[in-house]
Formats: sequence, C-alpha cells, structure tokens
Amino acid sequence: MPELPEVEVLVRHLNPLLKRKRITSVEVRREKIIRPTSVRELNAALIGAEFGEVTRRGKYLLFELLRSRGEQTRQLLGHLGMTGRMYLVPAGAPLPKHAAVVLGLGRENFVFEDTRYFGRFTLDVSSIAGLGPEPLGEAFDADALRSALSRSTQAIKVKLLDQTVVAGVGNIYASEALFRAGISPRKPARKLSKAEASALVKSIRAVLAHAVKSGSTIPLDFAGAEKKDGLFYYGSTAGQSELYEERMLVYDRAGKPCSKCRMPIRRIVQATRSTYFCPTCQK
DNA sequence: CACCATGTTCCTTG
DNA sequence: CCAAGGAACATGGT
Repeated sequence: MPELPEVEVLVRHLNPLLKRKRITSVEVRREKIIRPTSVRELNAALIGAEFGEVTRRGKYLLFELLRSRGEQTRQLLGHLGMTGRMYLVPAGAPLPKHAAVVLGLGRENFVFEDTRYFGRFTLDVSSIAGLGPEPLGEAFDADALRSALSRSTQAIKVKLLDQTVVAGVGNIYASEALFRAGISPRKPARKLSKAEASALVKSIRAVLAHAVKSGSTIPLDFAGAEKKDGLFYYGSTAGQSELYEERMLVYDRAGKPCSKCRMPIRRIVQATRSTYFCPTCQK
C-alpha cells in the first residue's frame, strides 16, 4: 500500500527495529531490484555496517548505514513500487516466494518482498534529487503549487501524480484530495485559481495526515503473524481492510453514492490510470 | 481469455 | 530544452 502515508508508517515502524543492528549477510534474489547497484557493491557497502536512522522522502525510504569510525557512512534507498513490503522475521523462517533481498541481522532477517518487482533497494540515491516539496512540510503552499502547475495544460489529477510537483501523492490520495477540495480532476492544472490551489494544498495535507494517523493507530499486522506473513499492509486482515476502505470517499467507489450529494461516483481514465470523482461536487 | 491493480522510467512525438 | 502521451516493467486477482 505505498503512497506517502503507508511509507511514513512503515518508516516509523522500522526505525526502532533496525537501529543499531548489524548486517551480517546480504542475499539478492532479484538483481533488478538493486539496479544500478551491483551485488558486489551492495555486499561491500552493507556487510559489517549497522543501521542508523530510517527516514522518508516522498515515497522513498532512506536507510542510514553506519560503519566503524573513519569509514564513510552511506545511504540505502528503498522504494516499494506497487507491491513492495519490508519486515523482520526470525532467522530461519521460510522466505516468501517473491523475496527480492534478504539482509541477515543475527537472530533476524530483514526481508524486502515485492510481488511485481517494481520496487527498489539500492545504493543509488539520485532519484530523490528531483522530488518536489514534502506535502506535509512548510515549503508546500498555494504559491508553490501554483508555480509548479503554471505551465501545464494537463489535468490537475495527472499533475498531482507528478513527483516533481509534490512528493508522495499517489493515485488513491490524488482522487481523495480533489474530492475534498471540490475540484474537478479534469481541470487543466494551470487554470487553478489561487483559492483552489489553497484549498487543494489543505486537502492534500489533511488527507495524508489523516491516513498517517490512522495507519499509526491501527494495530498493523507485521512480523509474527501466523498464516498471513509479517508485513506492512493495512488489508492484512479482513477487519482492517474494511476500516481502511471506509476512509476512502471516492477511490474505488464507482457507482456508489457520493457522501455529500448521493449522486453516483464516476470512474474515468486519465493518463492510463483510474480517477474517481463526483461530477456534481467537483467543478 | 479479458481487464484491473497503491509506481516509475523510458521512448517518441510535437 | 520542454511538455505530453503511451508502453514497458511483472505478477496476481477477479
């Protein structure tokens, strides 16, 4: 479940679990995931290093690697793609079918599992350089958003997925934020008024902050669960899945009544991806 | 078999 | 150089 809130909750979960743990082995089962880093480079950088802080930038996870005094510290960059998960399991526990990278930490293994293998686990941190502002940070305001959109004729929904405009909004929360702001997803980005940009900034912040708070509150089913593996995933149990979906006002709700006006929610396709909105509430 | 899926990157076209 | 559109990546669910 990887947009900014899911990554943020995962980072908060992993940080205390990984801190000060020493990496004793590295097993790369899918080389694509560490690209452009080689297995040799990854081994050299990781084996013998300890984890420092785990932080987040947009949808990326950043793992600080501490080495003994005098040696340079490096960073490891993680991205969950569409289906990535990261969790700790006891050493010797069976690995899932799509385990991409496994780090040995003594009595535990740190597993990066990714069914579709769209994720990343690499020493190449260059992709964070071009990211736009953090949506929950001070730099993200109506002026910043408007100037980022000023030359774009594309629909606002499509531009919200552009990580250089704002870092961390994905397909679910883009639809949710536009609904809360009362803005049509088809509105050309550069036509947003100052008032609309201001409302959109507020709704993006609210939607993301609320999701982080909910994710942090829900007892997530991480390592230790029996049948359902240990993972980061809101929908890992039926009850939690319902809680999660209830929070969505428009996403994946085509045909269901709008929470404000009861008209049916519509699904359209923009830039090959689904958008959900209320045609009467969103102009 | 068809279509859908939380994301990014690469290629082409204008 | 830039913006925009679309395919590619890979696997699984319905």
